[in-house]
Order: sequence, then structure tokens, then C-alpha cells
Amino acid sequence: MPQDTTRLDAKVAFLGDHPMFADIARDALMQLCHYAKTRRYRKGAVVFSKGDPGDRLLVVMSGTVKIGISAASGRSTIFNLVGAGELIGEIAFLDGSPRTADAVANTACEILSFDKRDFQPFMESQPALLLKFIALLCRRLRWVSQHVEQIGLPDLQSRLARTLVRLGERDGAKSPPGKVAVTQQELSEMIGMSRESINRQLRAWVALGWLRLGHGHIVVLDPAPLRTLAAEDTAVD
Amino acid sequence: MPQDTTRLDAKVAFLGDHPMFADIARDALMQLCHYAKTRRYRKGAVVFSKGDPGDRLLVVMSGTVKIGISAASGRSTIFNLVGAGELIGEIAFLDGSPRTADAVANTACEILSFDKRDFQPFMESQPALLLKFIALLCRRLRWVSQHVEQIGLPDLQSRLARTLVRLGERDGAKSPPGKVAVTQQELSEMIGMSRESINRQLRAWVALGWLRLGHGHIVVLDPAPLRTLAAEDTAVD
DNA sequence: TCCCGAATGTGAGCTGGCTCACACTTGCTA
DNA sequence: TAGCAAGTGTGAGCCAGCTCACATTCGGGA
Repeated sequence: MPQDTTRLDAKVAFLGDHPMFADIARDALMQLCHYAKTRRYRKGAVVFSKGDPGDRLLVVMSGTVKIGISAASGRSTIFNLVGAGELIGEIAFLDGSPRTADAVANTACEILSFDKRDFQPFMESQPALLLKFIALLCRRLRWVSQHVEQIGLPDLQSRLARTLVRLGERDGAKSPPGKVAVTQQELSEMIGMSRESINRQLRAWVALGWLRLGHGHIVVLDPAPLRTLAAEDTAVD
Repeated sequence: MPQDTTRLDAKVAFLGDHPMFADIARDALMQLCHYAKTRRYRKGAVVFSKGDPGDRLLVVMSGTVKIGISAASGRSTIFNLVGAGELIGEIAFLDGSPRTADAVANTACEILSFDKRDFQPFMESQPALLLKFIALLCRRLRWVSQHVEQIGLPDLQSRLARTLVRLGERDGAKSPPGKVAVTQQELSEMIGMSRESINRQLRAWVALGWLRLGHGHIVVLDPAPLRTLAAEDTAVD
């Protein structure tokens, strides 16, 4: 099956470039890729839902995925927006309990998945990989903790500023520096404040020349004053 | 030095009972304990501060420790209140970056600490221990993620209810079932709402017979209605 | 090229929770 | 056992941000 070989090659190439898997011996990687499945999702498709068994580890190959919770009331909270190269669903996968959040395709995307049955024995035979997972979990914890910090920030201004800076630091190194691909609706769901209020604050910052707004993205022109606003309690060192 | 032997025995006994270290061979454990230091802190003492190098792994032997951030403005946010047997400082320890939060003794307490120099080589030679750390990090992530979920809950009622239920599930199995050792001030710092508002809501629930309030603790008499209030968006299964 | 849905922009009230300012209660400790 | 600090209880006013209700603008398909 030439088709399968091609796809296998694509998977091996992708993972061989991935910081998480790069150190793994080529033949072990090929072995692993044999078991990995890729699947395409259209925008808005559900990748997994809160409560599902966490029996697969997923890697985003292209597109972006929204990790969050949608309440029955229609209200929803976004924990994280992840892009190509990022692992998702690793928590439930690693500790064997049900998924704690929903994952929804934010754009059309392609996702690689490993079955726990195949991946776990492999993982446990590779202490180096365990260490990578530990590093990944630490990174996630830091990210989520920063999120919790904002609960302490009382006003919209600091919360929004902090979120923009945080997103900017993570994604802003792309094509136009400082560009963050996020809608105001999404910001609202990350921060927990209304879209309207967020829009008003963003406009105010545009007037000051700190930002530029576009459809579905924001360009941070001058991160310095935002960082100052966000600081407030990072006055540690 | 008989003194040292006694203390060593105490450490070995403590760790031997600890779920994280119980599986480790006795002699390896003794080896490890040789390097471990114990230290007492009085109430309010700083165990570590945000920005410090994360070069030690700490285990609370007695008392409770507050993990959080104190802002320059006096405002502070509590991430977690941890008690005897719990590890603290594991994130910075594991990923080698500075501490992301402050740890302050909430009561007088005794804390065991491992130096990274001593512990790391030991850890990396024990894949089983790595898996335990992974499990620990997953538990932490779940805890913190639940915290983030509340950002989405708009009103004080649901946020407070959820936090009480969450604390109750964790600590409530103690002597009087449902007793949570937390002050209203602490609740306020965890939830990010004012102590006064929290007090008013708690009183309302006392009037309904759901709670009993004491100095420095709350007894949840009837968790069911609280759980309902907290649910709102956990309407998954 | 036209259309449609998604995203953004903006005004006008209303109100939950904040702040400030106190009194009261409890339990430790000297 | 008196005193004091920490924790709790409560009123009054005010305002940031919410909700509701639209208009507008963009961008991608048929």
C-alpha cells in the first residue's frame, strides 16, 4: 500500500522534528508511527469531550484546537488555544482518568493520535521520554497557574493586558511580530469578562497606539505599557 | 551522634509511609534521607518566594502551607492550601526554573527538604518514581484547572459553592465529616471575591441549614444543594 | 459579484459585588 | 484571667462591568 507508506513517512518526518520525540531512535519512532492514526477535523468538530475516557494521546499536526469547557447555559471558558506541534489530552492520558475539558477544532485541523495500549509500554521503556512528559506537564502547570493569578486581578484592564502579553509572548514571534490570532469573543471566554467590555478596552488602547485590531486577530504594537498594566503583582524582582 | 540517628529514623519512617516514596527500597530511602534536611517554620514564615531558584523539593511533615501570590498592593491570591504529606515546590524543582509562587507557613510546620543535587540523580535512576511525579503533576493540573473553570462562573454563589465542595471533597473526610479548615479571608483570596460578600453568602446558607460556621473552619452539613449550585457547567454526564 | 454569517463597534440602563467603616466574638498567651 | 489579635458579622453607598439591543464591517464562498 503505497498510500500508507507515504502517510507513515509524513508521520515519521513530523515526529522526528518534534522536540518531544526528536531524541527517539529512528526505528523505534517508525514502530510507534505504525500505530498512530491521523484524522482530519473540520472547524467546530469535537475532538474529545469532558468525561470521555482519556485513552488517546493527541498531537496537533496543523490547525488550532480550543481546549475548554462549554456550560449548559451556553457560556464557555477557554483554557488554552493550541496550535501545530502541540500535544493535547496528555493529562487524562497520563493519569488514566476521564478528560477534564472539551477539545474543539478552532480551524480545520489534522490530528495524530496514539492509542494508550500502544504508547504506554513504549513510554515506560524510555525514561528520557518520561522526563519530557514531566517538562511538558510543568509547562502546562505554569500556564494554567498564570491563568489563576488573574483571578486575583480585580479589574478588566489588568486581566486583559496580562492575557494579551501572555498570548503575545507565546504566539507573537510569528510573521508580523506581536500578532495574536484570537477573536474578541475568545478573549472574553479566556478572561471571563464580557466581549463588549473587552472591545471597549481594546479600542481605548488602539487610540493610545498600543494595538491594532483586525478581524480575528490583534497586533500588539507596543507591549511595554501593557506589561506595566499587567504587572501590578508580579512586583517580585 | 544519637540525635542524628533519631531524626534519620523519623525521616525514614515518614517517607516509608508516604505514597510517593513507599515503593522505594529501604536502603535507598535511608541513603536519600541522609541528605534530607528538616526545618521548622513558625506561622507566617516564608518557605520560599516567587522568583527564588527552585533547587529544593519540599515535603510538608506537619502543619499547613499556603501556596499563592501576594501582590504589592496587599492583595493576594491563594492557589492551594496544603497539609502534611504533601509535596510542595515540585514544579520549579522539576523543570529547573524559578518558583512561580510564594509558600508561607499557614500554621507552625515542619518541612523536609531535598537538595536537587542529591535528589535528581536518584530520581532519574528510578523510572517508577518518575511515573509518580507524573501522576502528581496531573493531580495538580486537575486541581488548578478546576480553579480556572470558576473564572467562567459569573456569580459569587456558584464560585463559592464550587470552592467549598472542592475543598470538602479533599479535606472533608477528617474528624467531623464535611469540616473544612479555612478562614473566610482565605476563601476570599482563593475565589477572588471580597470577604464581606463571602460572609454574607455563607450566612445565607447557614440560614438554610446547609452549613455551620466556626472560627477558622466551616462545616458543610449538606453538600448536595451546594453541588447543584456549583454544577451549572459540569452538566456533562 | 452578491450574499451571508461571523466578527466587531457602540449606546443606555441596572445591579452585584466592592469599599469603607465599624462592632462583635473567639481563643490563644502572657 | 485579662488582654489582644485574629476572625467574623453587618450596614450604606457607589460604580465597573454586565446585559440587551442594535448597527456596521469584513471575508469567504456560491
